[in-house]
Amino acid sequence: MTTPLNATAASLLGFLHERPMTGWELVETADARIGAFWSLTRSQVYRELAATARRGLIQAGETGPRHRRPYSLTDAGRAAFQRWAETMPAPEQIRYPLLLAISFGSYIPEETLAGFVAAHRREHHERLAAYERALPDVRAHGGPQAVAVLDFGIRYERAVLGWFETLPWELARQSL
Amino acid sequence: MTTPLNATAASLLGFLHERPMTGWELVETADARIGAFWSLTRSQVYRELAATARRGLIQAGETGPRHRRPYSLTDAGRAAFQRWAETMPAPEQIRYPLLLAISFGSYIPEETLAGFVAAHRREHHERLAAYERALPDVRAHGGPQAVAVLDFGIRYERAVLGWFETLPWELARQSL
DNA sequence: TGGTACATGTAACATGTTACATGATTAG
DNA sequence: CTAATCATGTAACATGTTACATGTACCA
Repeated sequence: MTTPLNATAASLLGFLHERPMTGWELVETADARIGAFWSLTRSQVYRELAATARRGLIQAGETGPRHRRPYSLTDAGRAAFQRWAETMPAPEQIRYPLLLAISFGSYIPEETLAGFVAAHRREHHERLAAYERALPDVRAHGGPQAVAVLDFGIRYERAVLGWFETLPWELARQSL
Repeated sequence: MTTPLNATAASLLGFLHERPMTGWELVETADARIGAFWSLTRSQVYRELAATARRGLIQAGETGPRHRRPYSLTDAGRAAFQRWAETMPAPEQIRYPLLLAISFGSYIPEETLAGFVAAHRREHHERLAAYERALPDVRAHGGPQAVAVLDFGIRYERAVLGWFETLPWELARQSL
């Protein structure tokens, strides 16, 4: 029995359904399309690509200019992806160090915490704005899946910003 | 220059501000109080405890019944925690495999995806209910920090549930 | 000709997961 | 007396991060 794909490898195979891509392109694509909820680093991609090729799920094409090495999906890769697609996705994992800081807030100076909150709030504000700017284009050129996923991001950011609003002023004095 | 604490070690030191605790108690406490946004496993806790003790940030007390080995914070540990508390928390990380499945939804059967969505929706529904049940008690006996953090969870779960509501039935099998 | 973006990869390390191994105490 | 819960730990492995090393092609 072949070991099942991990989600990271599956995401690479997912993108390769569209067309053969190089490691570089996969990093860019993944960052743009799933980076908000499934990040991967360059190192990881090249390592996973090598491992996945060794398993015969993808195969490298000819090296092009600038050492471009496009990988394409094999039939075995398509089948492995399908097996991944049949298994219930694990629950989401959230790691939010700011919430850790707030949890231990009684041991942290108020102004320090307020500064953290202010910085994070700004960041989320920007992310929401970026998502909203992207929406028309995704609606026009992306599939319903891309729209749904972007909508998740927008709702998430709005929820977080709404939460920031309600933080007791001792926790969040500075404004936007 | 001593290497700075990682957030996991910091969380253990955070709890040890309250009272000395054993690894077991730390796992339980962390799971209950920060588990929703900062999970840690038993293995990690025992390993981190050993490493943190080696650095002199905590120290083991006498082994009690059932091999209980309570750790308490040292002055160095308190100082290390304070240094951690001064550094800007990193942005949150979200890993949501369901969104991955939806992203690649055009290669996944509609009923399969619908099943995933239904299961996850149920799960989030339960989590929201649990958080809401916990709220009165936290308001009564927890600090404003605990309330803020629980409120984050509630708002997050509501946002996710709201998003589930808007997912189109046809969510799958459009392009390809 | 010099800087920037493209492009691939490795090494070392840090963090997180799963399985295994062992035993003590308590409640029924 | 026996099952559940409490309790600690290690080993092996998987995943994720950071720093390093190398070189190409384009364009201003």
